[in-house]
Amino acid sequence: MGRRWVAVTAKPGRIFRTPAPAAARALRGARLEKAGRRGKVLLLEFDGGKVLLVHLGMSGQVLLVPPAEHPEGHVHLEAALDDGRKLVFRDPRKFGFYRLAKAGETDSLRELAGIGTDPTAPGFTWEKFSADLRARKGALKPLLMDQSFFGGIGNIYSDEILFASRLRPMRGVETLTPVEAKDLFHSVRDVLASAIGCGGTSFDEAFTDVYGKPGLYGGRLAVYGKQGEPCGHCSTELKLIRSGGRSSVFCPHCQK
DNA sequence: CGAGTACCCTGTTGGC
DNA sequence: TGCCAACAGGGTACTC
Repeated sequence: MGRRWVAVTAKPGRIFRTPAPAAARALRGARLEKAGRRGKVLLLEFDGGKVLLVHLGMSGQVLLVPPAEHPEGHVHLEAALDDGRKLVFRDPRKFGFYRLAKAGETDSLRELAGIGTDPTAPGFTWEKFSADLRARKGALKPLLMDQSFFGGIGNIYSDEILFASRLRPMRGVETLTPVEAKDLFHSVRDVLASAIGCGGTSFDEAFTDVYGKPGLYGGRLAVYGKQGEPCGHCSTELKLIRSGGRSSVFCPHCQK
């Protein structure tokens, strides 16, 4: 934070939603003043009213490394900092994106339009959650992953949240009792807080913080990726279902 | 309009 | 052992 980007290179490609060369030119000499987030989108705010939007997709990574280090493969953006270090943005599968915007226009960008309440922010209250729930219908799983419902939850944590609240992925929102709804609310907060506290979930060396350190939540996953294994609570075999091209794992005994 | 599906992309994994 | 198909994932665009 507060570092100036003294040299910037951006590799043109589909992943850049604004022309890469222009973005690199605009960011050269800019000072990073604030790093924020809206849902899964990172917002890097620079002096001069420039904002860089970064979505890491599923394989995106940002690394802070010494200048002599050259992380391998699929580097899309690289910035030399005025303290001698280097920021490297990678994304092998290119499901993410980069966009350079002006500070004033971020609210009108389609990348940020309709991203719901952040479930880790103070604005995420029981009152808000229960009101939002009542306005929806359909299965819980796609709802949790719907970025307009709340921003930032993907496949891993939606499965874990549903297990923690003992609700099945395909359970209809409109069938929840008040007690179940409240359970769900607390599970959203608890699961996310504990996952963030662990530094997230790392499947391999690509899921790390900027220093290359992996997250430790993987060891605490209850259901995600564990189809066929016994449930940690009741030993029933965990089942996998597929819906809308996305997989969900749940315990047929614990989750109703 | 809602639900379902194909596509984008590439590294990893499982089956033959 | 080696090759190739299948799969994973978020978001969008499309069809039924």
